[in-house]
Amino acid sequence: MSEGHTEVTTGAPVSCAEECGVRDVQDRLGDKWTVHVVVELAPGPRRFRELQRLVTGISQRMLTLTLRRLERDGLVSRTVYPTTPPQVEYALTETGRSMTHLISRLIDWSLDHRAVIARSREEWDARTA
Amino acid sequence: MSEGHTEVTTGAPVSCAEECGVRDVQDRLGDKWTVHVVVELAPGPRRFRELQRLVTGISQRMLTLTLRRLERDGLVSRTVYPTTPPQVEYALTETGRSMTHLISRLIDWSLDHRAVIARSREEWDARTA
DNA sequence: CTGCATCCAACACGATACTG
DNA sequence: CAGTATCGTGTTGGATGCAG
Repeated sequence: MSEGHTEVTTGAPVSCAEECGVRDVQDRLGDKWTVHVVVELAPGPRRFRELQRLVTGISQRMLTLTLRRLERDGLVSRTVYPTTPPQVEYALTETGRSMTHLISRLIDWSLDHRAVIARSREEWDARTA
Repeated sequence: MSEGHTEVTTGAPVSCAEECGVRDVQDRLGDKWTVHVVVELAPGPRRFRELQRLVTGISQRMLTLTLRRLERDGLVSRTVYPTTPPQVEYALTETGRSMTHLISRLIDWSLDHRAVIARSREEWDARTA
């Protein structure tokens, strides 16, 4: 926790970004599937197979890994019902639900700027081609 | 835009997350340095060397790559002053500044939950060790 | 000072096969 | 159904050297 700066002059208050734990969140939000899984868990608890069907394209392996990481971070709870065949239910925890708000912002910003960004990329690519 | 769901019941409105462009933002926010660079650019324009000093640990290569990507997306502008030695100034564009708000949310959430998450990880690691 | 090119290690992810 | 184990691959990022 180096002292450094604590705010910026752009209207958006930004605290220390060096090693204050932002990386932790980035590691979750940055990977390929976490956001999608959380979105599918937002409406309510889901079973493993259910999730795999909802999150298009995810492999069994990656679904397992993603859920384990979320579980480890306390964002998702895992409940096993000792039936036959086994049945496991995943649900967002309190902390996990608070993340859906963040993800909403993320998606909103995406939607708001995707056109401008796409256009900028095209122009840049044309200019440098 | 597959039909699917359009909102969740958790209070946080989440639109389609499958392939509606969230990935684009994730690709920016997910990498190792973008967030840090944007934070350092938030207070005002910076030169290349300046940025490299401010963003602790970044290599010359990654700073260049990060800035190029941001430039391509129209989030950062690059101004060359034909002096000797050359001098290049980077600054956030309008769109880029709008992203600082998003990043603020990110950092806020990180700070708010880093303790709980860290604790959860320790417990999980101890439980599974 | 600014920036590109190259080599190289680490890791994320996908495909597949196998278990309780 | 709900996982685990293994292998192969692409990408990311760090180190280094060179150039305008």
